[in-house]
Amino acid sequence: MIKELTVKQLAAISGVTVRTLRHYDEIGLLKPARVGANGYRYYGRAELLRLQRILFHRELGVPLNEIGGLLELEGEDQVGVLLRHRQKLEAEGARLAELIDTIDRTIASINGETTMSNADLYKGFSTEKQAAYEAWLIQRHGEPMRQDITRSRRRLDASTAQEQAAAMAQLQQLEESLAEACRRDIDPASTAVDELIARHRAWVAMMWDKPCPPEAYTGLADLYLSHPDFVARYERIAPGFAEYLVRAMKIHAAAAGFTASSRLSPG
Amino acid sequence: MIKELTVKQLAAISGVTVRTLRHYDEIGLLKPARVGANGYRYYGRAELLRLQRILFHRELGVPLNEIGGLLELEGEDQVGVLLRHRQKLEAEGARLAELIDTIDRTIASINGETTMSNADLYKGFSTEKQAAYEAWLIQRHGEPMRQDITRSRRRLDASTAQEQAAAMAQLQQLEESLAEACRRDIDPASTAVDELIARHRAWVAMMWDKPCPPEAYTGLADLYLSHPDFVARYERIAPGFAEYLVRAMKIHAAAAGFTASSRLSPG
DNA sequence: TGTTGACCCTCACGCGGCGTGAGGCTGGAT
DNA sequence: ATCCAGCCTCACGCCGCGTGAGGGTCAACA
Repeated sequence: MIKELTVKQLAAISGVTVRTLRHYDEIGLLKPARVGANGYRYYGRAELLRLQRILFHRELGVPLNEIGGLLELEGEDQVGVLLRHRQKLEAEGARLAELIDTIDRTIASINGETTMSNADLYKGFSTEKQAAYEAWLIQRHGEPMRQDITRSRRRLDASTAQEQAAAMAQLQQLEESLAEACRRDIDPASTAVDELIARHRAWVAMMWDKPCPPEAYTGLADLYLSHPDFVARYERIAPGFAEYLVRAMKIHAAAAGFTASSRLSPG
Repeated sequence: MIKELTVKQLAAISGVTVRTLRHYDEIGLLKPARVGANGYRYYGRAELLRLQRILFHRELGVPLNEIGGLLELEGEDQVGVLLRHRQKLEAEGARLAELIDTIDRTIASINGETTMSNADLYKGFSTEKQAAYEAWLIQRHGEPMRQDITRSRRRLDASTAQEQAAAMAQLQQLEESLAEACRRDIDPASTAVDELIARHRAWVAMMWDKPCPPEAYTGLADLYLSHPDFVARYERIAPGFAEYLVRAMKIHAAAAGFTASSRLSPG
């Protein structure tokens, strides 16, 4: 009924470019109904329909090489594919929401600048509580720790809001990754988790502006466990996450302590 | 304080690959603090901080070549950039939500198959209303239209649920694009709008399984305007969209009629 | 002292989904 | 006969790296 369509015509009514049609021909996704002796491509109704289904899936973000197979599938399978794809889209949506959240917090941090920087860095904990944590750390680790804290503070106030925001975003990402590992019940002694923990330790070291030796890291883990605020914060991210995190931190510290001492005094 | 870092070390604590660091060096986004006589890259604290800010923006989806400039900006500008980026993310999120919606409707359509196909194709209008529209069309266009409708129906029932879903998705996209043009108050006689309308006409032609001559297209526009259901449907998409769409359709039909007749009888 | 083995380097191609020419036919209207 | 629009086939470019190949370097252990 509908006459033959040239590339340009098909492109016009389907909203893609001519190049796209040629590309789809190249990769075998959409072949013309007929190719003239002059090499011209001619498309019919069937091709238009197929193209529309292709564009449907492309819109959903399915890679072209998968679309080919998809179009052959029927009924149940199709639904399965769509459902799986739906999940991907939802995950992507959740990620976007998180990013937007991050931006909002960053902007707030930039606006609040000096007044918020410290409070923000301890992530919503009140200043009195901060003092309490610092007192605890000093009591446990002695006078040198007091100096470290003072130094860290000074550096913190000197750093720009953007640097702080970036650092915080990093921490959050790390925590989220670790929480995911926790939810999936991945062994905290596994290499994957250990790598994340190593990054966490490096983050802490950067905050302190000095290396974070295994003992100090273990101490930090203890701090997390012994203060309900921290526990609550981590439990809010995922149930059981506080214990999981602490366990992973201690496992890592133990391994790091071993390799460090074995390096210093072999045997 | 924190000693120099090799590529691998920086990669480990920042969570990127070594290749990525080299790439950032190549494109001048993150240069090492120092390059040894042996060609080794060494990074310091400043580079770690810069890298974290880079990764922060990368996470947000900012292309690398823009990040370079971004890092130089300060205060207000930064906020502006972040806000603009926030908008992009929100738009992307809205798009994802739409896609998910499309999938849901597609699945519903596949599951409902024969029972839903017809009703679905007229997009939620009841069967009685459909009959009314068809009666209206027949009354206006005479007996041939009845045959067209019957034929169209038969073909419709024969087509697969996926084809129908794809066609519907296409229609929705077109309508959304046109609605956006309406919101932005773009001249319905402009080429951009005309291209969209041309695709709309092609879509209609595909549905009818026969060409849609300008007069028929004008008739369809009249149908849209004279039935409150259509008007309501379009007004729900965007205020003033019903009139806008009809106007664009008639402008297109007039132009198409002219070129068609001028082709048939020149002068 | 030499030998591992883990690291480091520089090319350089590949991917996905086309955009964007260059350079050259073809087809229909004048 | 001439024009121009439309068709064709290469073939390189983009982005953000992954993934080798092929070869130097460094620290630790025998």
